[in-house]
Amino acid sequence: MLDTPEIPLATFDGLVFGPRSDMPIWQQIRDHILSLIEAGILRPGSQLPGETHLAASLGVTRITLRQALQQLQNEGHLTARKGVGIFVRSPPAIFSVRDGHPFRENIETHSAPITTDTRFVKREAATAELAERLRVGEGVEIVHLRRLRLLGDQPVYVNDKYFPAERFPDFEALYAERQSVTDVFRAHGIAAFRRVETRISGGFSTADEAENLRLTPGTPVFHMNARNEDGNGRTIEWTSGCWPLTSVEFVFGPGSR
Amino acid sequence: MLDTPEIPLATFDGLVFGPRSDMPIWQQIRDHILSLIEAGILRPGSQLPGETHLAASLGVTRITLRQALQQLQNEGHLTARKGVGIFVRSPPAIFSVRDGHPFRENIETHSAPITTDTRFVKREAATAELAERLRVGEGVEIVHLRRLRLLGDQPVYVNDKYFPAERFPDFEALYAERQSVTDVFRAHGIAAFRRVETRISGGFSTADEAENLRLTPGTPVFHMNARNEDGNGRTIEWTSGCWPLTSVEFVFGPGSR
DNA sequence: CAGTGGTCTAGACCACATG
DNA sequence: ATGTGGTCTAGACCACTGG
Repeated sequence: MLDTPEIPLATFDGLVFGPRSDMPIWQQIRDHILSLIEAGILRPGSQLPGETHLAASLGVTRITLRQALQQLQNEGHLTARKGVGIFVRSPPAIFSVRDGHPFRENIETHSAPITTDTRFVKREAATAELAERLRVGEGVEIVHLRRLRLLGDQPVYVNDKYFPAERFPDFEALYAERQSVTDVFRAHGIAAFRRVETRISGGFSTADEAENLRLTPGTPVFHMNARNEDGNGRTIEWTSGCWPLTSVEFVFGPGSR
Repeated sequence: MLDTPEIPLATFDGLVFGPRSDMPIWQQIRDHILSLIEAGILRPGSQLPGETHLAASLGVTRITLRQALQQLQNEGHLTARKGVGIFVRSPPAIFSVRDGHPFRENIETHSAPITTDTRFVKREAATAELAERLRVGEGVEIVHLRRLRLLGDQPVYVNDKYFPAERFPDFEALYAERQSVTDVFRAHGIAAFRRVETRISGGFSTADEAENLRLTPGTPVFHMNARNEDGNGRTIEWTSGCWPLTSVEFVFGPGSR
């Protein structure tokens, strides 16, 4: 962790948990912590006090506190890392992803810059499922690219792209140069291509996805995948991505195509 | 509840929870219950034994059991009703909702018939937000229609539609006759219309949504909304719907429009 | 090694829905 | 009045991470 200021316990004082103020205690705690995040007192990346200390300070059991923390993790505001601590995540804005638009045009409101982190480019043999997606034979060589999109230093989108290696012999070198898939297409003689089908579904983050997005495993997420064809109707890309449920809104429509 | 056979405790026997068989006990319990659901032993609509009995039968604490039940509720397999019991929900199939297609064509796989339940049609004054959605003045009269889609007897989609009342003076009578919004449009001289923009986002179910969909409040859900225009570019409908996260997949693309 | 979050126990009281 | 799920307590041990 590069920047993990620990937040003093006193930050959480000033709460009166009337045992029956008509709302469960854990929910009052959730609301209080959330308000601290939204007020900017708990900044993204900072570390909360340990659960034991925090529970004692709030005058509740650890289990009660954990119920509040759990919900905040599901909502994408906190991330727990075993053996390390609990950190504020809180992407402060909501993405609007418009289908058919470049990623950079998709951010409607944001308070931090968007950056891209290329995790790896490698070659693999196509699994049965992937072979079907790309319309190639099983075991055929494919290029596998993984990228991460960050809002400030908070990852909000992890994306795996697959390409038939045969079509893109120079993928690595070209991508390294410009960091742009569109440019790699162009350099290989593909001027026009289109997104054929986009599927959006919901699920719960795997350990892998959670690690990439810095979420607690099991947090609800969006899954999106799509296929791109060249001008001749041949599949040149299969893409598959994952967002925290509360960080994105998808927009489709005639105006966006 | 019309049909809530209680499931005998013995159904849940046959488990050996080695305290350290490398997976948390609550997760083993979750997997076991899920497998009973998927095997058809726990049928949709049936009621589980009380938490106290079930916990004792499984040889764990109620809290441990509840952790398993909670996850199954988030996943949409179970519904808890306070003071009543826990019921199997489990829509056995996943919807594919293709934008621009009638709802009935959207079901790819299903083991039960799709039905529609019209909850109400009423007239209201437009709130500020709704007025903006429908491009009318605040306080203008609108028609509000709520429908529920069921797979078998399991609700999988709740949908609120709003129409400018001025355009549809005979809405109630016409809708009562055919139960079709398209027919109401047609009867009012609107032959062609189109969906202008579709937005999909994620969230956690409110008490209202949870009641309609028979979910536990707080369960993650999809929210979808869209606007329909007539041939002259005037807004004739604003629609807003809610699905359990795990019961639907959205499909967009040139082929579906 | 010390500190963290993850898991689990054995109780208890409450609000709620139903008969 | 009974049984349900919802909440909460006061402990405990574990696996993991990092210095």
